[in-house]
Amino acid sequence: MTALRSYGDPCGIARALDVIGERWALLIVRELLFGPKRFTDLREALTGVSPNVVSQRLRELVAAGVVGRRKEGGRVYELTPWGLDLHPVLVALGKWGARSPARPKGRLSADALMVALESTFVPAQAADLRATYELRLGHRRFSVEVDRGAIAIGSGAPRRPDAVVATDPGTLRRLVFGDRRLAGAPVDVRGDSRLARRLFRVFARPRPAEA
Amino acid sequence: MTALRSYGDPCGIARALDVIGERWALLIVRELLFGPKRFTDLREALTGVSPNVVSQRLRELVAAGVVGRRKEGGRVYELTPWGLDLHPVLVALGKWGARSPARPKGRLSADALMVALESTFVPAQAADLRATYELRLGHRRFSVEVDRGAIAIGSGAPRRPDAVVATDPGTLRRLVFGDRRLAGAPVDVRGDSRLARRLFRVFARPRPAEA
DNA sequence: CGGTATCCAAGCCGATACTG
DNA sequence: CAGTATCGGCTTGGATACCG
Repeated sequence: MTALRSYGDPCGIARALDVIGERWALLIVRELLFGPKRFTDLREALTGVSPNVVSQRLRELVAAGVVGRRKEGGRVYELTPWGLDLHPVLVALGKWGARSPARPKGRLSADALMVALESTFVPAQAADLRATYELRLGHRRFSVEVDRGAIAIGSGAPRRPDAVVATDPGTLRRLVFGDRRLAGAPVDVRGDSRLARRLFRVFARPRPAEA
Repeated sequence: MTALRSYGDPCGIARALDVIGERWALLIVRELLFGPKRFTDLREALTGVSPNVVSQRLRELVAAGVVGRRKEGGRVYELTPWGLDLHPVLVALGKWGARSPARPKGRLSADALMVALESTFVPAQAADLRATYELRLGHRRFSVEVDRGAIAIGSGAPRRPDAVVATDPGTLRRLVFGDRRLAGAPVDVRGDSRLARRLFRVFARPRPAEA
């Protein structure tokens, strides 16, 4: 029952930080960007966080109007419209952070990877591409629509994907940001595999800012 | 000599937070957006922060490559190119935070106000406006250039401003976001006062997200 | 001016245990 | 499944005092 501490600063940035500046808060928001999740899903996506802390952050975010709770076969948490407006902010922040010289090793959550794709999408590299993809990462399904310079990622499988890529976040990450060879990778590609390979090239590998 | 704690998450957002997620860090960046500052300037702009914390944050930000230190008649801190790339992120975050239902009362720093202007600028409301302003807030000088749908704010006075507005941050804030009457306000307007008044109308008053 | 030293309180981590 | 309760240990933040 902690009263959340405020900067007491009327600036918009400070007020934003009053709401989403506490530790783990923004990562919880990240995990909710593409759809509702349960408490347990959040816990396992955010490795190393105590249930205690998740619980408190959720309470604060709900109180602030960023997150809502619903009952849908158990409780689920989801972003409010205002919370959803953090999406572009997180994409921009992720784009900036991807250039950090520090590179922690660890697992990437499926949702974090999706934000990373949005952050690194290069419109010019997709100027002549128009395709719909289904990404399967574990039990999660995402739709990725590339439409000549624009990208839209949503949760849930698209109706008629041109290609389906099934793998795990780590492998997809490598295929997009690292070594792009498909051979031998634990990936299952169906549909138009040329288009699938094309997808891996519309994202830029972030270049670290020089120290 | 604290090793900064990391989320240990390779996601760009988490890596960004590793660098600028600690308390006060982003507000220090905000204060440096429009130019270098001294330790003491930072202390007084950020009301309620201990010198202790400013010192530690600066050390961390310097170590991370966000801030640089120079000697220029005393030490000054300034954003590195990478740090400067946080500018659009902060503008977006400020835009979001300005809609928070919570409204702390307190003083607005001059730099915070400048970011607020950028955050709330409405291109459509300036479609037919082209003017250069000088804003004087205490001893600080800023240039504001509005060029038909675009705004650019810089520190330091412009060469040939169309209008000069001298006041304090609180008053300017009211003139822009609140009651726009000039009468009786502690403001000194010189040059084209019609253009000056016009400036107050190219920004939107943020509407709070419904709780 | 530009910080460091010290101390205290609060918060987070991590584990574990427990409940509706 | 979805959390709350509690506890120890440690880390941070906040306040004040102080020093080159």
